[in-house]
Amino acid sequence: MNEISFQPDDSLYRNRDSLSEDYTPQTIVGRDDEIKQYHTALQPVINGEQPSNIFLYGKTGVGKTAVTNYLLNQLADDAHRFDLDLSIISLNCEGLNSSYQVAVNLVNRIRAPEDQISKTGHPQYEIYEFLWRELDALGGTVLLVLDEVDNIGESDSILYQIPRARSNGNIADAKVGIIGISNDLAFRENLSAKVRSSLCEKSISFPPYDATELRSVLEQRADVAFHDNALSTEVLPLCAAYGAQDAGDARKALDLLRGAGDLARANNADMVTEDHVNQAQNELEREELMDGIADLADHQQLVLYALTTLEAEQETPARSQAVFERYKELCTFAAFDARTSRRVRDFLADLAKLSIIISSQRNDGLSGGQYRDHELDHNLTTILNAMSELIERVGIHQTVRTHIQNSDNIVLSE
DNA sequence: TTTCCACAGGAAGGTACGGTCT
DNA sequence: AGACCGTACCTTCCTGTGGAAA
Repeated sequence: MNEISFQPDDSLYRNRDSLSEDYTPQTIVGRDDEIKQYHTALQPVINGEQPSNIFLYGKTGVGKTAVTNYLLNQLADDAHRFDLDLSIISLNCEGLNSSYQVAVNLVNRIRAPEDQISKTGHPQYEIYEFLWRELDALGGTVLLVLDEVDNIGESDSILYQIPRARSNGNIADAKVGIIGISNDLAFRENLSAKVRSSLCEKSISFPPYDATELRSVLEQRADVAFHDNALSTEVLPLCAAYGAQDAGDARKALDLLRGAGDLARANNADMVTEDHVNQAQNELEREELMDGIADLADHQQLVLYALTTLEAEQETPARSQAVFERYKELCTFAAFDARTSRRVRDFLADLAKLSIIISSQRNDGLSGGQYRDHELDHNLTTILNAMSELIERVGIHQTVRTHIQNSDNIVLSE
């Protein structure tokens, strides 16, 4: 008979949620300069003047979003206190790769759920018309917070249109300011000249946290999250070290700490230890890879599969050409239409960008010329597991068959 | 110093798709 | 129904490139 029941377990955690990404702490640690600049840049808002456009630059997990939430909460409170009409519209631009899509999403964000517009079909100018109308209807001061705005890439016309909307007579009642948040430090340089001149932005750059700052951040959160003495002494420094390795990424460090806490809880440990952190680190890395691979389209996975079979034969590092040949074989085998070699080179570049494979440029000069070498950046078994769905569909290639048979932790079925 | 290999990867254009508007 | 819209995904074509060999 199964006897299973749930019971609350709060032996380690006091408040686990305070380690999550969307938790805004009471105070922000280690970002004093940035907060000061940001505060100054927001001053016109509270004066009821035309707001400045503000751009934040910095790698992931360096506090851009956290500081923004913290300051804008405060700003909204104070605006209320001084009877100012302030609207804050936030939009995460992840997955939106054009100004058009950003504009559509902004309109929908402002409009009521029953009044949404579709994401395609409208001409560009019409979308902007919708947007101007919605912004004017809001009136007062409107701050548009565009998180991860670098996703729009080259198509940056919205950043040109919004600052000019008022002088072009498209908007009469609202004072609109943009707050752009970018993970890509080069984004600013890549903006078109037209955009750069009309934005007149205040830019604030967020440097990576150093190990000390990272530790203060972790300590602050851990105080809220865990009971006293729930962490052994080396846990926070170790999380901070991993985070510092990852370009001063506080979010990674916090995820890691939570992962370690969860592991300790699952094991009924009375303390989180160094081991839990290391285990959690492996676990997170693996999860990230699995998710990355699962999101790939069929042909991208086939290219990866091709490289995987080459690796199983110890034929790596392999040239793009060799990968392409094996990929074509697999396509025939699986009755897929093969893409061209040019396209496969794009796929390989994508895989390298996702850190699934390592590609390096080689040059053998007059006898060999220039080419690229590719190899897996991860354990063969892990990658095969992550691709199991595709492999089951197209069949197991003979070169990995032995490997699969010799390996007891591959979940593939024939 | 010059030559030249073998690709890398940019540019441009085609096609199909899910949508709107009249 | 048919013109039109923006975009994802491909192909075709072609110029660029770094360094070993001559």
